[in-house]
Amino acid sequence: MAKIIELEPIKIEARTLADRVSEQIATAIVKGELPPGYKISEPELARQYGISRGPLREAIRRLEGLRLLVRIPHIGARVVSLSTKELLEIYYIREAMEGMAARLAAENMTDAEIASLRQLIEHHETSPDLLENRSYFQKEGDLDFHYRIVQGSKNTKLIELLGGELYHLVRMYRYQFSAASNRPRQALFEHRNIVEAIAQRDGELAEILMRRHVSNSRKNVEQRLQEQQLQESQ
Amino acid sequence: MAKIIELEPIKIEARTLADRVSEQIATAIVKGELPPGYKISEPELARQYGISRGPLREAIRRLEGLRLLVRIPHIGARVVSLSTKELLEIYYIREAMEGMAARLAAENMTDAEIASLRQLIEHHETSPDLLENRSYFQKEGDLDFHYRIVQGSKNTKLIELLGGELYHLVRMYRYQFSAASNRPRQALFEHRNIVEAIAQRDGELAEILMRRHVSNSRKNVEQRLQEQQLQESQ
DNA sequence: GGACTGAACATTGTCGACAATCTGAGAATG
DNA sequence: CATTCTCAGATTGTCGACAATGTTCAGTCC
Repeated sequence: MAKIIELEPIKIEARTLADRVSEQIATAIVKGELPPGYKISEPELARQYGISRGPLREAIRRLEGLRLLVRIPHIGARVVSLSTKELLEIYYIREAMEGMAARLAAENMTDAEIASLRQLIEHHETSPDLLENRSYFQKEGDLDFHYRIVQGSKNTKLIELLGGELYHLVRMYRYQFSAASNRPRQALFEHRNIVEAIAQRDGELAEILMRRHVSNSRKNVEQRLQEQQLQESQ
Repeated sequence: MAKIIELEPIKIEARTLADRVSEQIATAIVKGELPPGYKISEPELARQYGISRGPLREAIRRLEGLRLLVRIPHIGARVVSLSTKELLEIYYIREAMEGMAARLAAENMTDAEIASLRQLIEHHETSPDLLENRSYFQKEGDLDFHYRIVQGSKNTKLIELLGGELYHLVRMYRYQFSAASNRPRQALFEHRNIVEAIAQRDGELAEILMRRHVSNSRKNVEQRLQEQQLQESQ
């Protein structure tokens, strides 16, 4: 009998300085440690991370490609600053892409994945502190749900796009405005329905429900932004 | 009365070596001059463009962010090689995003833009060599149409995503497989209908028609790929 | 003959120095 | 007093050299 060789997982450790630093900077941006509009000082950041400017500049170029930094030649790089307009624009994109993700997930998720997803929802529903203390659901639970459906689409390009730059921006916004759903019951209800549509392998319905869900989130944010503006102008 | 100052357009000329080279490499990749899977040799490319490895490496990092290159630490960068699976994945993403673009275009395009778009279609329809010699329509006319609708959405993030990395990949594929629509009449007809829906400001219909249009293209490509595979296996 | 070893070579990663450009404070000018 | 000019300081852009890692291929051993 042939002996089964357990392959070493590809050693991810062997990464270059630029790779590690670009990742660190990305998290720092998402968490707001590097606030939007912040001017990147190459010498300072290089000193801070203990590397030279070479790899740091490569990291900056990469983050520029991921649209987390905006660079102007001979002037410098700044952390992107999302206008509310752009924030809402992202919701429209998510509506389209996550809708498609839900449709594909209904076709391609395994039964085990669906079961696990159901479990996640049930966990959310029965978690005692949930409906009062909304922090977990707001911060990560919601993202977790969406992330799993995107993964379930099995469309690698879609996963890259949504899981990469777009979600960076969404998460950045959440930290930045410390704003998340103030309608957790409703959102949870919508999540449940989406999962059921997927479980029934009804891609068309799953897409419609997901689009409504994202659209509702957008309207919610839109409304809160308006209220905020009103308050500020007083 | 305050005098209106016409601002100089920001001088794009003042770009850095890395910026220019990354753009040149991007075009080279899209046009197939750097074929998929091609191993990037830093010394050779640097010599070729007459720059040192520093800026070149920055350019590589940027292209990595735009997903035109795949890099493995300590080994090197290669031009992305689209599998047919990934090609079809991109069609699903386009179906969702361009559908949304059409919906938004119906809401946001100016009358002038719509008129111009109509003119484009009419030009395609009446162009004498069109239906026989399909090259123009295949190569640029179709892209032009889609590009204008994406622009018409007025959603800058959507424009960035579709106009940037995604279209690079699509155009790359067209050069690569030298494959374009072999159903120009049908495609043109669908274009016409989409424009009319936009002209009537019927976003919902525009979205449906655009989604069908992209979906039909996908099915067409899918079928041709199958035929090609059959032929090769003989 | 085929598989392993290891040393030479080539390539990628990192660094520090220098050149080009921008910024801002203060002097000169009206 | 406001505006423009100038120049020094700081920052970004570029380069060439060196270190670290991968690759290749001749030589050796089984």
